[in-house]
Parts: sequence; structure tokens; C-alpha cells
Amino acid sequence: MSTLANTLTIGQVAERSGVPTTALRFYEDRGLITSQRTAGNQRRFARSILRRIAFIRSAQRIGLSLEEISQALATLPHDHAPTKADWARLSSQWRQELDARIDALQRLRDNLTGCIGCGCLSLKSCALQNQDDDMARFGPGAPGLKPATEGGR
Amino acid sequence: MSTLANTLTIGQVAERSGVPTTALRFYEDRGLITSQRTAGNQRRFARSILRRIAFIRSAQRIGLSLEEISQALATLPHDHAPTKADWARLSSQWRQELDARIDALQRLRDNLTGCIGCGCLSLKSCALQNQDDDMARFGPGAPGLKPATEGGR
DNA sequence: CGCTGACTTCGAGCTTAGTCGAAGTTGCCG
DNA sequence: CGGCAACTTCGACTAAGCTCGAAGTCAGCG
Repeated sequence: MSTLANTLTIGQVAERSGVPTTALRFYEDRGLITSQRTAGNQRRFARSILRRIAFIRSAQRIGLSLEEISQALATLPHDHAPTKADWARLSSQWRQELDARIDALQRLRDNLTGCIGCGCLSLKSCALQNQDDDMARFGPGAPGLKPATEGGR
Repeated sequence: MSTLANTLTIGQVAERSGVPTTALRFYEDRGLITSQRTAGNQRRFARSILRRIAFIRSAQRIGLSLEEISQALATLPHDHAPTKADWARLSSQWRQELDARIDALQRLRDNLTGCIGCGCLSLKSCALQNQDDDMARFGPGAPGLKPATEGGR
């Protein structure tokens, strides 16, 4: 209110976080971040937004969807700025996610190794063909993967 | 039924492969599979298409895009039906792909473990924030990739 | 005051891997 | 020959995660 000196414009946040303004507005739209408005309707962000954005980008890197990230963020306390412990709690869950994913990939690889030997790739008998369970999330229909980082602009 | 007894309609291929006709047409559109046409313009597939489709689906499960699969398929011989060895050659490349991916995930996990401890998640210093290299491909980064056409500045 | 650049909203577009529906044609069985 | 299932093409639609452009507004400097 009185002193907005301690807040950041969207451009400043973009510069400091490396996340384009378009993406920041998109995140706000999706409820991942919030902002105040000036009298002139411009966004002003608290500095703590930077850590939040760092969390979001890291979580994306882990492979979570914005939806999932959004849910994780919702468990943060609303009555005070998140502490280190809060962030640590959230990110420790990523570990399990990662472990599971590594596991699934390893199983896939082991099956594949067998398949290369037998040269099967048969629709009926190949183990690779019948692994819908685990890999469904990471297999076909996977998000178009792309080095979206920087670079593009 | 004419002398095309040894070929399959799209419906038969769909049934045997478990891949919907819509997807099969889509694959043909993308050049992943090919077919002959009857006098009445209907598709007829050689039986060898089944193995090719099996390859495609397996490759997708591994996590390759249709584009990548298409490139792999292009290295198959055109002058004769692919042999077991041909398929084995291609699928052995998946192993390396998988190994690399597992590796990257493990590195990410290890970094994360450190980060949880330090509670950093800082934009500047956190290792998680600066892993654009490998993981960019596997995170659900933005498929908002730019059309190669314009050269976005 | 007036310029400029950073900001605002909104809607359209992009990619991947398809799916679905409409409208029309073929193939095959009795 | 009649009829119906299976085929044909084509365009629209989905979901995620943005980007871009248009048209207009605001902030701050000289």
C-alpha cells in the first residue's frame, strides 16, 4: 500500500527469475502465483515470489505438471511466508516421485535387454508390448519434450 | 476377395495390433507406415506391417516421439523386408537412450537430495535450477516451441 | 506536457499424438 | 440386386504450457 518500494514489477520478476512475463501471467491465471495491483492496475509482486517461482520451475524439471505443482503449493501455510522447512517438506516428496520413475525406467530397460536378445518384438509375446501399467504416464502421449529454457527469445 | 488374400485391411490391422484405425491412418500420414490401395481406394497392408507397428508402439513406450521413431525407421533397408537383426539393431539404440535417461534422473535426484538438506532452492545457487542440459528434454517443458520458420528474434 | 517503454487484457496459435463426426464410397453376403 | 458394415477424406477438437500480436494504459524522465 503506502510503500510499494519493496515490491517488484512483472518485468523485474521476469528478469530475476528468467521466466518470461507471459509465463508469469499464465501462472497467475492458473493460481500458481499471486500479486497485488497498483492504482493503475499493474502487478506488483512480493519478493518471496522468487522462491515460489524457483520451486515451480524445479518441480517442472522433475516432471510434475502445473496442476500437480499447484496442488503441492496449496499445502503451504497461508498465514505466513513459507519457511525453509516448508519448502523442504514439499521437495522431499519429489524424491519419491523420482525414485519411482527411475525404477520404472530400469524395469523397462531390463525388459528391453531381454527383447533385443530374443529379437521378438512380437505383438503377443514381447514384454515390451505389455507394459501399459507403469509407463503409461511417461510413454506415448507424453508431453512434447523440448528444451524450453531460455534460448528461444 | 481377390488375389490380395495376403494383405490386411485397416480394420484387420487394427484388431491384430490393438492400434485404432484412426491412429493407423495418422501413422501413414506421417510416413511411419505405408500401404497399397485397392481399385476402390481402400488401404491394404502387408503382414509385415504388424512388426513395424510393434516397433513403433514399443519405441513410444520407451519415450521416443513419432518424429524420432520415423527417423529410426528410415534407416531400415528398402530393398528387403527387415530381418530380426535389423530390428535388434534399432532397438539396441533404445538401451542407450534409456541408460542416459536413467542417469539424468539419478543425477537430478542426487542433487535434489542435497537441496532438501540445504533448503536452498535459490535461483542463483541451487543445482536444481541450473540443470538445463540433460533434463530439459524430459521435463514437461513447454511444447510451446517456436515454429522453425520465423526465427523468433 | 509529451514521449517512450513497460505494462494491461484478450484471443488466437503452436506442438504432439491422436480422436471424433460428417458425408460419401466400397466390399461382400445372401 | 439390396443392404449394411467397413472403408474413404477432411476438418474440428482435445490437453499442456506456453507465445505472440493487437489495442490500449501507465510510469517516469526531460
